[in-house]
Amino acid sequence: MKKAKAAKVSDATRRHGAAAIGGRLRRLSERIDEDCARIYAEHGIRFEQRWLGVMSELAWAGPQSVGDLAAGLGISHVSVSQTRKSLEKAGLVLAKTDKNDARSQTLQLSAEGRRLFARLSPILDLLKEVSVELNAEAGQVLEAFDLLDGALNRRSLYERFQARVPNQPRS
Amino acid sequence: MKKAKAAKVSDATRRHGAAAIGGRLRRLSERIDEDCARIYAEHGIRFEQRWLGVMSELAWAGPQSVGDLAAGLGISHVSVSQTRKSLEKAGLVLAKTDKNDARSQTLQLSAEGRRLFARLSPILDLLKEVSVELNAEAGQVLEAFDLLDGALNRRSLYERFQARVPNQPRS
DNA sequence: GACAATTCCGTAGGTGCCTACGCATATGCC
DNA sequence: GGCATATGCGTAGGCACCTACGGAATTGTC
Repeated sequence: MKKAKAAKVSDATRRHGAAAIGGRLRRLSERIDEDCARIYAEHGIRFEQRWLGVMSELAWAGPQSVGDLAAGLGISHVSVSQTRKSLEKAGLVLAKTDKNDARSQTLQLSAEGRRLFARLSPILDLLKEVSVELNAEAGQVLEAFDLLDGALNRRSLYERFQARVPNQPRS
Repeated sequence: MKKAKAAKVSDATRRHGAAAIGGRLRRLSERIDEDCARIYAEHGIRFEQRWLGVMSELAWAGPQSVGDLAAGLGISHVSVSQTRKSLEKAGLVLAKTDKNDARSQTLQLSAEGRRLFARLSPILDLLKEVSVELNAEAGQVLEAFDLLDGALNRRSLYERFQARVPNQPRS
């Protein structure tokens, strides 16, 4: 049943540098998320990959609002909001309106959420070991991500491109 | 207990190695694709990022079937099929049934498709330069991707995980 | 206290990929 | 030739993000 999705690195990918990196990263991410999902399932743990960030933040840093979670995780509040809905439905997270600000929802793990996360922890630890292994095998690839992230934060792809355009097409 | 504030790359991401890499790569890819889309649009070129692989392959390697494209690009035939529909609708690609196999569709660029790709080429060239710049700035990140890709091809995340599981997964 | 501007969060809808499945054609084997 | 199996491709629906927009509550200004 394993089918070795065989992500061969296509010539097209190589041919078009920056424009093709996006798709490539996406495919890598899908491969990783898919394997993680399979691991959770095979250990009898009903856990969705997208829950990881929010649950981990709540477990580690305690109850927080949607906006705080989004800021802490570096994703949009919309994504947190959707994850929240799914987590509430699964009974893993409780939400209550903030005392001082009726717009704001404070989220926290339910007892069941804490139990699930505790069961998950040894798996996450092993996955962490795997990432160390991969990092060693793939030339410090995690640091390379950090560097790329940082480089794009300093100056976006768009800005770097603009700097190379001979004469502005329109501005 | 601890207070963590204003982490560029979230602590959650760092905490859970492999399980969190997926989301991280996805966000990077979205950032890149988005900037590319913006660049095309600002140059008055109506071009969708997902077209790149298929058009590039057709331009470079000539008419091919859906399956050949999928294999060449390392993506699913479904994705190629969807892209094809979009490209046909935009008038950039023509499809005809294979002479020897009525199941198979041969795709090729239309005249308009070739024109569009020609207009796009200088932009792609600049993006390639940008990728070289980023690669230098981010510690040979492209090679790191290749290495990670290769490492996962040799042995998937799932297999690496299994090798570390102490006992049988579930009862 | 009134009212505009701001902030928090939710819904709607999009993106580019994916798996599961099914249909039609092709191929292998007797 | 007939029939099971394999293959090419399409549709349906999922995933984990996103932007755009809007409603409701808070804050700032007078």
